[in-house]
Amino acid sequence: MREPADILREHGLSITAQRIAVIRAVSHRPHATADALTENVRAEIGAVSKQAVYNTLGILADKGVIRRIQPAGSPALYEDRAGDNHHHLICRTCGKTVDVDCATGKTPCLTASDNAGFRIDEAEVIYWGTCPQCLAVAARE
Amino acid sequence: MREPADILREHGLSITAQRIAVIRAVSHRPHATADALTENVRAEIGAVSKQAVYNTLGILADKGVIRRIQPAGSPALYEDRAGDNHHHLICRTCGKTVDVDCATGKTPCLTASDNAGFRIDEAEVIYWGTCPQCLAVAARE
DNA sequence: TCCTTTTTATTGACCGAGTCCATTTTATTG
DNA sequence: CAATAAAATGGACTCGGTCAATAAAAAGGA
Repeated sequence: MREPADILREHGLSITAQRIAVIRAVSHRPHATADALTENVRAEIGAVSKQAVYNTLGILADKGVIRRIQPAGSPALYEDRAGDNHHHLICRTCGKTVDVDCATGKTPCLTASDNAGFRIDEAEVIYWGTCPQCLAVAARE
Repeated sequence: MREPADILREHGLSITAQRIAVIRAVSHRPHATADALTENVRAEIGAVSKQAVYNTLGILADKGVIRRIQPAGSPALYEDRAGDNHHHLICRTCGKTVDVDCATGKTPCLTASDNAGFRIDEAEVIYWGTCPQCLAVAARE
C-alpha cells in the first residue's frame, strides 16, 4: 500500500496523525479487530479515541481502501487488501483467519445461479473449518 | 418440516410448548431475527422469555435442524432450510434476504483454491446487492 | 503568515444483541 | 406419583459499536 498520507489526500480526507496510524496498523496487521488496531495505534502515537479509530476504519471501508469482514460470532476484522475479490478461511476453534484466492478465477463468484432481480455487487465467501494446528490438537486427544 | 415434537424427540430434547412454538415460528417465517421470532412465539403461546428463544435456536442450530446466518451489520437470522448448502442474496438498502441455490452444483463451494491445511466443513456465501424494489426507488430519484 | 472555516478528535453516555446465573417451573423417568 | 433431570424465567451484565456535544486541529484564503 502507498503512503497513508497520499491515500487520504486522494480521497479528499484531512491528514491526521490518528488516521495515518490507523492505516499503518491495518496494513501491518491484517484481520485485526478494531480493538486490536486501537492498541497498535496507541503504541505508535500514544493515544487515540475509540471513536477516531472507528471513524477512520468506517470511512476507509466506504471508500474501498480497506475491507471490513464480519464473521459470525466475532467482531469485525479489517484488512488491507481490497477490491481483489479474495475470500477467507476461518478456523471454528481458534478463529484464525487466512486469505484464499477466489476458487473460480477473476471476479467469478459474482454470479449467482438466480439473482432474483437483484443487482449483485459483491460475493462474500467464508470457508469455515479447522486450521492445521487445531486439527493436530484434536488428533492428540 | 416434520412435527416439531418429533424433531425434538429425535434429538433427545425435552418437549416444551416454547420449543414447539419456536420451531413453528422459524419454519413459518424464514430469515427472521430472534426478536421477530420471539414476537411470533408470544402471539402463539402467550409468553416466552428471551432466553428460552435463544436457547432453543442455539440448540437447534447446533444440531443442524435450523440454520443461523449472521450477515454483517444485522442481527442473526434463522431459517428452516438446513444442510442443503444454499446461499443468500441480501439487499444492502432494505436488508431483504432471499435464498439462492448454489451456483456451481451440489456441494461445490466446499472447494477453496488453496485450503492452507484447513479442513473445511462449510462454505458460506453471501451475495450483496440491491433488490428490485430498491433499484426501482433509486431509479426514480 | 494569521485568521476563518471546515473537518476531525475526544469524551462519555447510550444502544442493541446476546450471554450469564440463580431460582422456579416443567418434563421425564423409575 | 414421587424424584430427578431438563428447561424456563427474569434480571443483571458484557461486548461491540454508535451518538452527540465540545474541544482541537487541518485546510484554505487574504
